[in-house]
Amino acid sequence: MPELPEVETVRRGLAALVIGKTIEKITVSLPRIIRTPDDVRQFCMMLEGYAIDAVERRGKYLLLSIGPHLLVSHLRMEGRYGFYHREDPVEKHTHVIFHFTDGTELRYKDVRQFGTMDILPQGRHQELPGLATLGPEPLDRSFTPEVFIRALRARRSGKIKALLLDQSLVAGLGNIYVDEVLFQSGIHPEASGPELSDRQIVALHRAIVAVLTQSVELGGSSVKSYVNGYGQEGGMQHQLNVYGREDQPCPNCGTLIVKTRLGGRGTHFCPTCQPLHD
DNA sequence: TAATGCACCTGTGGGC
DNA sequence: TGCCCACAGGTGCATT
Repeated sequence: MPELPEVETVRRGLAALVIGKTIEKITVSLPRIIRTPDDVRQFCMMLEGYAIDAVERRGKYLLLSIGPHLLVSHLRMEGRYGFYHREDPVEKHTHVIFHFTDGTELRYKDVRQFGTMDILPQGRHQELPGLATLGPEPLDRSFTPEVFIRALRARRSGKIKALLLDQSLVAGLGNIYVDEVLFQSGIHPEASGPELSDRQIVALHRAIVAVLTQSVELGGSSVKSYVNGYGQEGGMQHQLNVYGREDQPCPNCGTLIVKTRLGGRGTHFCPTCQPLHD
């Protein structure tokens, strides 16, 4: 499940592999992936003949600068990019292929078909609703404890787990890393976000930056199907303290990790290290 | 206005 | 062995 570290790892891989390559042709075998423009033929025509100039990231979105256009790609649950040569067999669940003029190909695979691609004019990414409302980048210098305290206090209510999953509060966190940062900061997932103390929010801020930084350095977590542009797994899954560790001892105190459902999401925490009330 | 529930999807694993 | 069902979860939309 690609979250910020996984998308950043994909971005770095793609930047090294496809920048400067010219798109000769695009094959779309699952039109549902293409959201805008409506017409898949138009999508292809808008990008064919142009080179990929840059690969950037905002939250969990990949932003590819292609001529006058910005291709916005969201991997959702299991989307992945792979770099191939023309003669390589096309694997199952490959939905979009960017054929380059040098015989190489960038292929988009997505078993669950949840991923999306949108084309926007360069510099007008605010026209895509999900992108326009993103909160601050957690690994940017501008994301300070003070900024985070203000943003959290501005919410009138809400459990902290749900708030951290809200991309307009802070961009890039998903279910796995939310569970991890709450564990690291000793906060119960059902605690009220706006009612956290300054000390708790500062601890949470520190945990968000630390966990995401470590995960980016390790190439993300391969909890299910995630691999980077080279087909390699990340290393962060070996560092997870609570996610996927139901009924296993907490690394801090030995209490068994509990799994519940919160807001429809599997939620893992240590009931001793993360008490609901101090 | 905010919280909640559901749909979108397919592979996997457990139970029978 | 095969079938059925629950589950996994990011996002957008509908409902409460």
